[in-house]
Amino acid sequence: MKLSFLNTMSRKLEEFKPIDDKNVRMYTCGPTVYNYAHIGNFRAYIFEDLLRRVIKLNGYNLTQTMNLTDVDDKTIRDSQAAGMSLNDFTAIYKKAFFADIDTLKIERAEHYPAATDFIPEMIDMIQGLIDKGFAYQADDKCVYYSINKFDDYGKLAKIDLENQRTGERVKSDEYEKESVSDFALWKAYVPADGDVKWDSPWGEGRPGWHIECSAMSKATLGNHFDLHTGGIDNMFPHHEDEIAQSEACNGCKYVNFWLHCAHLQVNGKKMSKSLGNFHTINELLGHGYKGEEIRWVLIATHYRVGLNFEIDSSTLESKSLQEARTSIARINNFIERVNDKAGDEQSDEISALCKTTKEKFLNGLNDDLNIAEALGAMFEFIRTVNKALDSGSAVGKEEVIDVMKYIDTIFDVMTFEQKNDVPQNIIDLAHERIQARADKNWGRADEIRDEIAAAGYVVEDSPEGPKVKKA
RNA sequence: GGCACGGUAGCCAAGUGGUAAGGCAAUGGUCUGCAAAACCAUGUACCACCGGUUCGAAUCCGGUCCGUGCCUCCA
Repeated sequence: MKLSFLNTMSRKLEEFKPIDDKNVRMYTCGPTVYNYAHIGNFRAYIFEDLLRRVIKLNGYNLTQTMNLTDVDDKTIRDSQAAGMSLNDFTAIYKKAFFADIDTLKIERAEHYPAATDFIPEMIDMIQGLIDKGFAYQADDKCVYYSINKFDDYGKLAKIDLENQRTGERVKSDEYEKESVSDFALWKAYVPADGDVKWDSPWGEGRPGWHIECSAMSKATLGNHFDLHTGGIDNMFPHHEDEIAQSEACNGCKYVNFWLHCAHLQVNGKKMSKSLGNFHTINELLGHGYKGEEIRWVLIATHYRVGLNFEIDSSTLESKSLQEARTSIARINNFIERVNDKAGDEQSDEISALCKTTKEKFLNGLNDDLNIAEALGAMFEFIRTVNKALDSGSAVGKEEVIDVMKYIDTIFDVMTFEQKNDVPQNIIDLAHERIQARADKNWGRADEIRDEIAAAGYVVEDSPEGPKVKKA
């Protein structure tokens, strides 16, 4: 099927057609760099990585922008607490973010604009909104967006402001805004901001959060682009506010497709500091889990469904990651088996299967990133080829491996080249064991197997002889 | 109160009108000196509940119950 997405704006499945023929432009909301990102944050970035790879697999050129929010209440607050300048402080977490991205094999976007590098663009945009009558400066010197001026406000989140419950967090009497729902475009400087401030036509201060994405998407992708994504929590108010700002300022439609991914939960509960169930990538790596395994857990559940990450938060034993390890091992074992047993001859049946597997795989992904369909196609392929290998019928290595490589352009967890990094002393032991077995000295053979195991390797006997691998 | 998203075998999870993909676990088998690993085989799931539409519904409509998220700066 043709590439299609469930568009949040229409709540319907829509065929994807880029604005500019083969060139796709996508904006993905990135991290606020005030702390190490947690596994829940990365669910969104993995979803965006999947989206990115599927778009490319369909033959499009892609330009992706992911912003780095490096100035806001939290970055200011925590940099002060750390006794560091804002830049030095956020630099730590920017660096950590990119390290984590690499660990999870998330492809790099084309642009990573940092908010502090685009202040003039934001100021221009705010001025534009004031000039057009969509924004005003209040008595508190802050500049606000007047949502009553934008007729379509609420169209994305389907929010009807009349029916909203005013939360505890909004105390209307503290505000000097025309309407409680108006949001800040420019926040006037207050002493608590320390030395974090920029000059503007409205006095010193700093930008609001929403204007950052409107200005940076405009600067890197233009006024009207194809896709905009983020976590479901960003839908309202963040994305709603971006639409209001950009469409009012630029006078044209902002984004064609909006995609939102659901939250990750830990053991069925929302992540929260008080439950202590925040987990970072480094923490999981430290417990021996691999980036590929984390990637698998995050990618293998459909993006619009809640993902339940199972882990014992005190011991870090994770059922989810164990299952990922099993799945990846099954796939890599298959590749190894094909490399060992398949030949040059290919049967018509397997050749046809290779073709239909690729089609089913792509069809699944094109149907709003239906990863379960795609996985089903892959596992059926593995099972059928395994059966052919067992029965001794012709299986062409090259074509089968080619299918797996095609699939791995999406998953990026497979191993095609076996690296033999077994140290010499272990290899020597393995040879000694071969001799012991030839002599039917089973006691010594088992002893050597234990020694090898103690060194962190496993020896597996197969019809082709013993294999030694890292445990 | 408003707006969303879910409830399919022990667990995870596809499937949106023609009586249910796939994975994990479990059980049996092949291989093996023994093991491990690997591979193969085996699953009729009252598709949350009630009513309706239809020749026919997990799938459409109405209602009920349960779970989750958002409702102003949390991916």
